[in-house]
Amino acid sequence: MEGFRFVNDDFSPAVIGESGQCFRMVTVEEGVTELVALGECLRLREEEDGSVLFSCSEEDFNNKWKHYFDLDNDYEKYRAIALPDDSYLREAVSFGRGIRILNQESWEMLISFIISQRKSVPAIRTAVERLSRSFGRPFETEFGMRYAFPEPERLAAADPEELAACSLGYRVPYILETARDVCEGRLELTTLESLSTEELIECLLKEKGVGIKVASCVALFGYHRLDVVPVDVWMKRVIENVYGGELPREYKPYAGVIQQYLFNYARLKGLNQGQ
DNA sequence: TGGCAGGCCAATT
DNA sequence: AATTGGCCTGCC
Repeated sequence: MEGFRFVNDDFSPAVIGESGQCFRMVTVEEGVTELVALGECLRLREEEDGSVLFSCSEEDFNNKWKHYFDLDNDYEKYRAIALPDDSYLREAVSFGRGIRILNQESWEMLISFIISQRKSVPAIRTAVERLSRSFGRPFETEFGMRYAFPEPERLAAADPEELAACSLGYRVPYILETARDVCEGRLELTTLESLSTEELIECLLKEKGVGIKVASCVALFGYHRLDVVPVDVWMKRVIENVYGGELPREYKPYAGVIQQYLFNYARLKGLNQGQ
């Protein structure tokens, strides 16, 4: 694989792909992760020395992927927020070294997290992939045909039965309505960028199928609001069992980042099924 | 092999 | 304002 080599041992595509914030990153072989995003397909190879080889030019890396993976940010400063006596978080940030909060597209996040309700991560991946295959723009890559995430116009005009065939179940009307709201200007995703976090979440909550958990995920992963903490069953367990009902105030400004480390650790290691 | 999954809605108190 | 049943269906 040819491309641009990025030297930074605090960036791991494999860890990010399993961290539950994106659904189109897959490991294709040992140490190689593939991603479909921004209408393109990208592969990343993690080298022994901690560097990552991007299957793109240096120019493309600097123009978009660097920002997409939040590589301008120093995550050491987020990990340093961990309080000295918070051994659980210290363990979690060490375990999750290489995590980044990606700058993903708000539209894709909104639809993906509407789909996510009452689904496991593998099931979400399946559904998003089917949706992209059915309604997304196909494009040729050196690895074969890939499918961009569908545009709002395409989903707004979709046949409900064809949507249902993507394992969307009772979420079909939610997706259709949201797509139509975006197409017909009732929901302006770009305009929302200028709103405060509180107003942003308030607007997202107006959509059917969007509750506080989904709205929080969209704010954090689609609008990069790093202070937002999506509380799902895993975070609920952590907040209850480890923090006695509330995260320390000190974590507030970057609680979303802290959350990502805690969530990742709890789900993949710490509190996994009854051990 | 049935339960359960990274919730939300609507009806009911 | 808070509680509860029902919902589609893939995955372990």
